[in-house]
Amino acid sequence: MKYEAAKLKDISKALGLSISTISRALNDSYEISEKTKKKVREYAREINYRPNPVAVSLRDKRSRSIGVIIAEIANSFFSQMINGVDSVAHNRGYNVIITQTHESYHRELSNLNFLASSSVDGCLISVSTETENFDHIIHLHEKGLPFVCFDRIVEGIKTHKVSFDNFRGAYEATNELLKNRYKRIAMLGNASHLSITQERLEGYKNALEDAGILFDQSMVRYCLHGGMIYDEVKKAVDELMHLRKKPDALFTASDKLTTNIIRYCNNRKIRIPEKLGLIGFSNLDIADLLTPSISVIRQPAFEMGRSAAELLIKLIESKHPPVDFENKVFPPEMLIRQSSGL
Amino acid sequence: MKYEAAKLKDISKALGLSISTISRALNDSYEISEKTKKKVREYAREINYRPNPVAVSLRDKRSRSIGVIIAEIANSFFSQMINGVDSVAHNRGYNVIITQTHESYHRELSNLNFLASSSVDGCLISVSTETENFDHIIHLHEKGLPFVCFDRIVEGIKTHKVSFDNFRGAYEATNELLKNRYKRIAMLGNASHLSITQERLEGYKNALEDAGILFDQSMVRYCLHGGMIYDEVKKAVDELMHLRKKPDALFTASDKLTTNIIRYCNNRKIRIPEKLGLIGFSNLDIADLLTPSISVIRQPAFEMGRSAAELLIKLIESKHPPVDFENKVFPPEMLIRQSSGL
DNA sequence: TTGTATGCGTTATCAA
DNA sequence: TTGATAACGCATACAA
Repeated sequence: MKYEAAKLKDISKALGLSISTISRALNDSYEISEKTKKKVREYAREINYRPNPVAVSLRDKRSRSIGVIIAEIANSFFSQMINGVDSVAHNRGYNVIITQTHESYHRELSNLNFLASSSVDGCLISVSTETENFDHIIHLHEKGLPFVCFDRIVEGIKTHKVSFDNFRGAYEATNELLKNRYKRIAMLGNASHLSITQERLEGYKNALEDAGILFDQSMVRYCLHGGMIYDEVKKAVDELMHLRKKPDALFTASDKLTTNIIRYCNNRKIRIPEKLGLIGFSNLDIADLLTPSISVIRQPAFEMGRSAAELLIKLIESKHPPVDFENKVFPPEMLIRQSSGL
Repeated sequence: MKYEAAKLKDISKALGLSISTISRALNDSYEISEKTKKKVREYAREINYRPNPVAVSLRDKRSRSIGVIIAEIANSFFSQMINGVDSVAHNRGYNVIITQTHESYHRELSNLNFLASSSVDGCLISVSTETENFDHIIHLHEKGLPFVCFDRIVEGIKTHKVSFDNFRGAYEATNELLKNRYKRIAMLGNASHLSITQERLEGYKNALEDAGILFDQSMVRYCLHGGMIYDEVKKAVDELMHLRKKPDALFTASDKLTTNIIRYCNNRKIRIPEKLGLIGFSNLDIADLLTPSISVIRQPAFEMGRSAAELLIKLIESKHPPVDFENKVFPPEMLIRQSSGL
């Protein structure tokens, strides 16, 4: 026995009225008498009738669902951001389909095709670290599929963007370390071609510059997988630690980098903040429980998700293509704790 | 300009063949000549044709999507479990729609209605802590909507279940504390009516009993929101700590309870494990980075998700209702670290 | 080997 | 005020 939801035909048969009358009655059409409406509505409630969304989608050529492409659900930033998306989408009657790239370009491509062919009405996307070519996105966008980029921004696409003030976050983080008299501050970044990595690098550079410290390329290392793979992080830090002029502090430019650095220091018995000052991007809600407690740059992930979803739905529901595009930039929340200073 | 995917009619017009010929050619029907097939396939690839899944759903009365109802995405156990679901679902060509209850019965109800009316082919559900009455689930199940229960099991529903050996996890956890000579072990549990809470309570009780320790009801406290709300946890532990015979160790029976207890002890400057031994359920992948490192009972969330998704898809795709139902019980993984012993 | 007609559930247009 | 019909895109039974 397969699940069969109630349909118009059922009501039609039961009440001896035509299907179109039922449809109009339920849609509160002015052409239908109050008496009929009442009768229809009552019976509909009784058998728990709901319009079949698949049929409505086919007819309306819209599915009332939006696709989300992110790197990883099991990441505090993304899961909080999804909560934000979820909260507005469900309020507005949209379905959310979440897909993960696990930072793979290949998976991003197939997820995007999957979503496009699933007739989502629009897409929220934060590109994978591996993605260097955005043609697949731009192509679909030009064909009329609404997109909103968030977090990791796609260059060359004319649409709304929800981003984070990476420059300021990195600047203030680096500055915090400088204030606490660290002298040789290294940076560990995500894949270097990502917009967010470049912006964070600039913030880091500028803070050093403003403090009169010469920027040293060898103090910067990148992890293509954004810190997901411990060995990659280990290799990068090992290199830094074997420099003739070792760093005395570290600025980590992603969530997973931050936690994996802590793991590294634990393994190597490197004392934070005495031997190595640390401040990094993180949305983990237990960063305060680590010893030492970790100073972090927190991104307002929930609000970013809300905002991105709102913009996307606005895009989807607008009759005409918008003339100009918003670029919402969210400010960092600095949570200064023990790891960044003595 | 709205996004319009290629359809059969486009190919039909371009090649001067009927729609049904195109359809059959693409479905590799024996009735179509190789020459035609080739021509059709080539053109289809060229314009990147993909069958419109909405039309297919309407016709086939199946949407190739499954619904997932969980408490919270931003929870390590659930996000890992979703990864498991995701990995099999996408392999089998199923769409995953995730909804969160935030532990509210009301939201569970509306999510379930939403999913059912969205024509999902089946549902994976872990009920909210608030849910004490399962009629909404049983009702839909009886009407033929396939369900698989996981983690928090629904009683009175005849279907596959994917669960965790809560008894053993709790038993071994309590036992670990006993081995380390803690004498007064308290338990902090999730909502008391949940199956998992009862099972964990039994494991805890039995371990005490086997050690010849009298079970004391006042040493057990429940948090209706599963530890989500700090103040609720605080209140519960405060009560325990003001008992005449205070506990010297604590077994926490959920992820969020474990982290919030650590927060409590930090705030109150209660030293773990000296003043209070601690072991708890947790799937956080940085439990080893806390100081002291936290001993945990880990649930194989990813595998549970995989398993649940496989069972659900099997249910969906089987012609006949299964004669008997599987009850997959996953064993605990005990990660003994510093918090549970001196 | 290919084309025509039908139905999936809904709503809008036209007719009565 | 209500009913019949067409259309959304696809797959299939039936015709040719």
